[in-house]
Amino acid sequence: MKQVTIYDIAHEARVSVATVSRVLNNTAPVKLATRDKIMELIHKYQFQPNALARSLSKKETGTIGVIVPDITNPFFPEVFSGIEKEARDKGYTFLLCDTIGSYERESQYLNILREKQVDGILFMGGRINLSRCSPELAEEVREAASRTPIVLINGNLPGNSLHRVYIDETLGAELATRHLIGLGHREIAFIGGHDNMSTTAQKVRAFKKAMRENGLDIPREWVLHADFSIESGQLLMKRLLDGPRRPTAVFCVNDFTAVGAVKTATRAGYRVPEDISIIGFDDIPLATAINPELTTVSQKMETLGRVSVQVLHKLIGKEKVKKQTVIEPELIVRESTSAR
Amino acid sequence: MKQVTIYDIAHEARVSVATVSRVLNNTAPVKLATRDKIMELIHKYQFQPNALARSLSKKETGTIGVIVPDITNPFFPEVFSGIEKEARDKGYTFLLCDTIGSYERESQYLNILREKQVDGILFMGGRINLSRCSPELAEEVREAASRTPIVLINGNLPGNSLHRVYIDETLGAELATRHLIGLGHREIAFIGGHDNMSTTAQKVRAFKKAMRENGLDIPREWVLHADFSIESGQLLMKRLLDGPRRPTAVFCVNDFTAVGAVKTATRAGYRVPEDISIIGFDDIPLATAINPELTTVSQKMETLGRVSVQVLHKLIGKEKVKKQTVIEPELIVRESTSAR
DNA sequence: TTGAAAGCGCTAACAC
DNA sequence: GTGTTAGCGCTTTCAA
Repeated sequence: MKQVTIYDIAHEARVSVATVSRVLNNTAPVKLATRDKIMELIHKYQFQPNALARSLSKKETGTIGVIVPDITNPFFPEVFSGIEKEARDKGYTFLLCDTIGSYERESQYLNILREKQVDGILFMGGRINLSRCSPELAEEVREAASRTPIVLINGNLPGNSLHRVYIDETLGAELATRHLIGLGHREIAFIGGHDNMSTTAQKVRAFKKAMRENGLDIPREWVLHADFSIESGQLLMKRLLDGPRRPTAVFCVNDFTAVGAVKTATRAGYRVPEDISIIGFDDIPLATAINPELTTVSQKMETLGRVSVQVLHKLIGKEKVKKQTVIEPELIVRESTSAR
Repeated sequence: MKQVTIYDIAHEARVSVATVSRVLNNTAPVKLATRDKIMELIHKYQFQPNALARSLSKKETGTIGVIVPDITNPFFPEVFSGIEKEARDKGYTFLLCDTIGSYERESQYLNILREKQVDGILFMGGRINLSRCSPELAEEVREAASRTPIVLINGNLPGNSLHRVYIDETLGAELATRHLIGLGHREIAFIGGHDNMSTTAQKVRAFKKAMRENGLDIPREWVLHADFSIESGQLLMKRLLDGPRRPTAVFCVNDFTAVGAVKTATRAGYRVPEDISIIGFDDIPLATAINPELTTVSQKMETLGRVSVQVLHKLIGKEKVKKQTVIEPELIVRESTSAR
């Protein structure tokens, strides 16, 4: 079935393609009679304009590239959902690029998105979460940003030159720590994450600071890293429980780790929170799925997604936007923490 | 910064655009010297061809539309991950369309994907999961499929005319039911799902059949529906526990429901599986996150995604493919079920 | 209000 | 091996 084009419509309506284009986009007044005629044919042939041709000529595609490190991690679908909700009415669609945490893939996708002429890019994960990103990797993104608008979500690059919207993780970590301290805990551990990633480093720094401000000490062996997985939470919690001294509360780098920690603690015969309090970070849906429900710090993923789109949209429209947009995290007290 | 085009390269290399195009796609031999010269310029200007122009002319975009009902439901990211893995080397990228369960959105996206000239569509959720899909909705998809290749994932439409790949849910439900019966359970309930959705109906049918074959009876009030959420699992489990008779095992329509059921049962003071066995369906990551780990039936989401891409890819290449591809589910025994 | 025609950037006959 | 040129399907001046 041959694709019907604007020419076919124009021909049959005995007008020029320009006129058809005008009714398609109502970009100029068209006499009612001819407009009706054209509309009729459009319906008759179920005509739909070829977006490629249109984009080629208009130099805008109405599509946004979304780069994520792992769509399987519930954090990202939540953000994506916010993105979707905010951007749909603005007429955008999304090229979803899962880099599975590979910097090389990130580079590839940056190129592909450029070739596909996306109007903008939302970048999450990977290199922008590194404490010290290599100059080459950073430059690559900056270069890309010089051609197409990019906003970094929950990340940054040396030089601070790019637009970004992020959660104040320092504040979040303070909230969490103070919550535990307020509950009477004095022996608090921190587990999970990679210490070469900024998200981990920031939390640890804020955690230590809050502890220090309250005159509390943290033994070296109570700050344990691995990664961000459930397994990592299990592993690290086990190490904590096997140690000579046992903390009364544990601050986990994210909810995954916290879930693992709860699992291990429970299985080892400890009651959460009676014997040990556990707090997570993110507030993914999983947090309320388990028993006990997780006390955590909400990253407001949906808001994060929405705001990112707002910023990107302005960037695309060449409006002025401030480089940084900070979103306030929120402490969500549920069942996995209690008074000492 | 003006976009550099194939013309700019050709001009500076003192060759024609055709030659540049040839080295870009190596679609014909080019003298080494001139090829080198061109390559040099390509690097010098960081030239990347405009995919819109290319697609417009070649009539293929290398992009696949993926329609999902809710990316926030872990089932779909898992499938998407499989899709990604399989399709990346084939050179595809993905337009992810979240319909948030609205048929209208499905229609809109079908149109958008057509306008954007995607090479193919992977359709999940919504209307294709209905027991009785309205003729209009079905026709719309069929119509779309007549223009661009579509494969339905885990769903169907009246007429069976479209290509689809799906899990054998009947077999899955049999596996689950037999597992419980084999454990000595005779009083088994089924909870969750919508009874106007084929995925629910199929499971219930297979469940009843397996029970009957073993001479087991199912009281009317032990087949309870609501939806597919955790909350629904909680609600329905509560109803079960509040009833005059209590089943010793519960077959849940999916893992979400099962997680809710476990939560409610545990909180009501019952031990899972000692007091009551609970089995889920899907095997999403959440299944191993909770305590006890969920016995379930794996939908092999990654395989589902991969195979769907294989089928779609062949369709796109105009190869013959059989209309139906069935994937065998697998019983995953973990901790939430035990002998009566 | 409408039409003619020049792009948009690339591919692919076809000719040399 | 390489160049010319006619598309691909739509938008957008510029004239009328």
